[in-house]
Amino acid sequence: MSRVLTPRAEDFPRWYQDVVSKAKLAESGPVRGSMVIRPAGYAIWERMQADLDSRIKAAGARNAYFPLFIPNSYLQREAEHVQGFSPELAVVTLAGGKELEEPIVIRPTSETVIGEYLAKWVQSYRDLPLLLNQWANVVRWELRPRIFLRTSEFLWQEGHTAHATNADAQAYARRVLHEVYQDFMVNVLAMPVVVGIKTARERFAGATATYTLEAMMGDGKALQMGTTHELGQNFARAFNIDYLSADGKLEFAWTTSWGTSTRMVGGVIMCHGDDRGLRLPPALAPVQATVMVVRDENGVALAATRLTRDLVGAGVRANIDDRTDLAFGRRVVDSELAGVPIRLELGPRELSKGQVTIARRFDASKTSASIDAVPSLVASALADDQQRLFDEAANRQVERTVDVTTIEDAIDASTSGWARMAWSAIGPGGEATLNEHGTSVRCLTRPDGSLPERDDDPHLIAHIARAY
RNA sequence: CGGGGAGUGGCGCAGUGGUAGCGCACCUGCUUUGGGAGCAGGGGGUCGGGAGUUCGAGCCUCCCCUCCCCGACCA
Repeated sequence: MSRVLTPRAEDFPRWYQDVVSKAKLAESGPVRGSMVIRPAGYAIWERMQADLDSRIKAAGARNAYFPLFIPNSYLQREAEHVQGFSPELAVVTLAGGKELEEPIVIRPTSETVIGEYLAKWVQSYRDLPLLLNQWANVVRWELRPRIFLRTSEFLWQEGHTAHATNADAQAYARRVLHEVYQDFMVNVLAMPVVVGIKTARERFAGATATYTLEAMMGDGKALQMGTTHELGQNFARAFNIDYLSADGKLEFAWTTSWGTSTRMVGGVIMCHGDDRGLRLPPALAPVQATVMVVRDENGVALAATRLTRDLVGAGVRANIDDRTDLAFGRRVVDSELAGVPIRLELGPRELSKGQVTIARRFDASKTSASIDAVPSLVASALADDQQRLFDEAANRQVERTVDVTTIEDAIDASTSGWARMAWSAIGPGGEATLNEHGTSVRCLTRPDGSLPERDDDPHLIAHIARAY
């Protein structure tokens, strides 16, 4: 048997590439940094979209769509914003066979266009809060692309809201952070995240505060899974998003923005994958259980079809693999690569005893069960493995995080995991030193792990790691 | 942009001047089918591009292009 994947311990980035390729999730596009998402990968993204979308709507935001093309002048209006994004902009200067009078920027994010329209739509305090979200593609020219993690074009959701007060805006940015993002990552992706505030250096260009959710990958590096921003009145002033308050005064609104992207697909792979391939958390998996016809003899295929129907009836996302012209081992390996949580093997051997073999992707365990009991057993196994994936990731994060007191120790620790250190002992100077050594302050939290109000609160803990 | 590599079937690679090959993948047939099946047959390549040296260039020389890896930005 030839080797399917490069083992993680041998070369983690290579393993990641192998999984993406062998599981047919995606491949690179013709233009450097671009990505073709294949059906298996897109199905995962669609599941993410569906779950997040309902959470976003539950938080009161409504979907809309704004243009891909942004007038260059819009970008220029917010000084920090344009400075932060200009190195990675793609700009259209030629269209319709003519040189354009004003270049058009391909959106790297939509604060500016949306700001322009928020200004039109917000007149009165009665119009606030105005809560919008859009599902879109954005372009940020990347020097070092990595499939799903950093591509020049990626898919995401970006929320944009306007509020009457700073307190309301801050509360909303934090609400999305916890109720939408953290809840989704923990309960659907089975990924523990450190939720904190970014340092000034890492803050979004144009924001007054940036919050982040950081997850540890299988190699101990960190991945930013999502962010929310308080934009203060920066964009409101730049785009004239103002309104008449209840007492008749003209006030600038307070805005927020927040996003998660196809990067999360890469995060799931690198968080949960093992040397056999992907391990999808059941709550996310497009296919939760595959009924595998081992050999079609004595009515096995018919029994498998019935079982699949029963599973679907029991609310399990199940399908059947009756490709008996392919070797058994081939099909097993494919299913494992794809990360299907449960494989139900049904062949003449099982059928004669009225049984099914339940194989779990989580730990490769196999058990037998009677066919009638399978739907309920599968339901509980899925819930069980969802929890076990989370626990495994959480344990890794705890085991590979160390408390340190010097910059040197932090740099050392971040070669294999994360470090925690008093922010007051690092400061902007120490942060620069960390960056010079390929590592960074991912975020700041309170000592008990809770989210601080501001990045200059006293006694903050810095979470230090190498990042993707 | 600085440093280091590589361009040869779909993918991964070998090929030091003399008829372009190997593994995987693909197609056909037969035999198989409980952890990437076996045998037989078969299709597919302007060897990154251009110029040069030579009787003869995948290989040598020059120019150009592209890609990958390591550093400075980022969801």
